[in-house]
Amino acid sequence: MSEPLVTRVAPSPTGDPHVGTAYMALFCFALSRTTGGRFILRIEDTDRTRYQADSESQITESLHWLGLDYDEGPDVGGPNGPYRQSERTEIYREHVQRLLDSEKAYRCFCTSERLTEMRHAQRARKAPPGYDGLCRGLLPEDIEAKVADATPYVVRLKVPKDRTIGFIDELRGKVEIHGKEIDDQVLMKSDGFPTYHLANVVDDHLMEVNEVVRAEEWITSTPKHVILYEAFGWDLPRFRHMPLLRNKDRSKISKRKNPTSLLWYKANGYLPEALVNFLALMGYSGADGEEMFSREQMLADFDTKRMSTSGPVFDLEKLGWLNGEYIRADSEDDLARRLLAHWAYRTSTGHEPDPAVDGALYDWITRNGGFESDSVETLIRATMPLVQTRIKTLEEYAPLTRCFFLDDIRGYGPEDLVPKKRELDATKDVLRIMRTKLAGLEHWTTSSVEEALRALVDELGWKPRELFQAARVAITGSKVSPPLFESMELIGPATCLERIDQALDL
RNA sequence: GCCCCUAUCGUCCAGCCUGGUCUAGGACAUCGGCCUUUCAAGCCGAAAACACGGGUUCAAAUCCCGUUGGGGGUACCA
Repeated sequence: MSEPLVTRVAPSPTGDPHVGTAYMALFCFALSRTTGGRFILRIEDTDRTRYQADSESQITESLHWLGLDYDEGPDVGGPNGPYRQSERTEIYREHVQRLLDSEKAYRCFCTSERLTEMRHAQRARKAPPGYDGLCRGLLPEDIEAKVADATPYVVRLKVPKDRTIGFIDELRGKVEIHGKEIDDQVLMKSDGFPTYHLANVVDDHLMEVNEVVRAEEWITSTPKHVILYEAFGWDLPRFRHMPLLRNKDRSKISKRKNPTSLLWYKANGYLPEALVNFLALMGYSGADGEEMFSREQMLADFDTKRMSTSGPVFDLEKLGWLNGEYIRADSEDDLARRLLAHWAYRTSTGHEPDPAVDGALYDWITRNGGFESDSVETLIRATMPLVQTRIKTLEEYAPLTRCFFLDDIRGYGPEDLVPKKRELDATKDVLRIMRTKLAGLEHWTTSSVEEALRALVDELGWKPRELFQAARVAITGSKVSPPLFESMELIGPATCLERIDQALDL
């Protein structure tokens, strides 16, 4: 086992919490946990223009939801805080000054207009784009003068253009890029905020991060960071660039082509265990080829040798299957409680029930005392055996079980009620006989109902599927439903008979 | 364009480091069958891949080179 690894996940609060953040967090978590190190959450909120106020709490909430608990972070504290970059501006300012003093960086007074113009010109003559270094050679007195009259400026990194800068990527091996390919990166913007490159390096060092885990898209900027570490005289951390999650067309995963918000997965009834498991499967393989494993099982035999480098396509279909597996693996009690908690969460986040989908369920819960009510839990619990193998997400429960919660199931037509090659009148005759028979039942249980209906099959000469279709539609309102006899027991004799009467009125 | 990363079934992973055991294994999805009151679940089965070209070697999915494809980067975004 290696030294204790200190890792960090460093999302920007610029929108919904991203599935890529969870992906990085998972591997940071595994790396630090299995080496006895620490895992840090740092909020990189240096881009004031894209900042969104509620984003940070959504990130922390989502990470906790997934069980990817960090040891240090803005909401849990830690020895090397603050963990929000916007609260560390003074630290960056000092470090920039150090770079300026040691001439590893320089002030650049170029306006954005000039830079745009410069790029146009470069493109026009097919030259590689990049800062042309105009301010790199500014005389000290010129700089002083401009500073004195408050000309806005940025601070740029003085990149050595005469040598190769390299680093060892833990996943990919040696990576080298020549200095002339590297732009004189802006380290501090004219608004006084640092850019990612500066803040990231300074914070990683100050927070004692010794293994930088991040997405592949950062590989080409890593040499800039190497230069910074060298300029400060700091030891290099290890770098591990994870593959990028991809859309179906293999481009970097984006919200236009995939649900990327962790909030979306929660709202749509995915289980955190399933999401984490699925993310782990992206670029990682279990020890024995096992596909279903918990966080704990993953940690138990975690091995960086089984991490791969090529960008996996994010396949919602497979996530759905895994989610179904987890739903089926749950105990019926746990699943019932999960559902209730899910609907309570949905309600608390302003979910508007759809009458055609889940309106009946929410109405019924409200009428019966709400999410906390025992009678609600009891009935939900009673439906578990009927639905557990039939839903892949928590959200699929409501549309599947409308017949239990709806007052009036009418809305189907004869084309549903009447089996192929049978007539409406004949079907009604059958239903009438069925009604009489059911009404005479002494006990109303799954088996007594089944016995009665099966006897009818023999008596009337209808095929089982024909007779059960008519009964199913009459009682549940749909040709597709949970198992008929169990459903009838739950719905109860009074309602069942009433619904048969309604079918007879068709 | 330039730089960097990458390449096994449609998709996710094994196998590659340490060449032979690979007529390439598992999973999702697909298709077929069984079970069956619908739909699922479950069980059984089928189809489906080593990007291409050169080397090295008795032997290459595995090692080397090149090509091609895919991705990323090339901002006072992260």
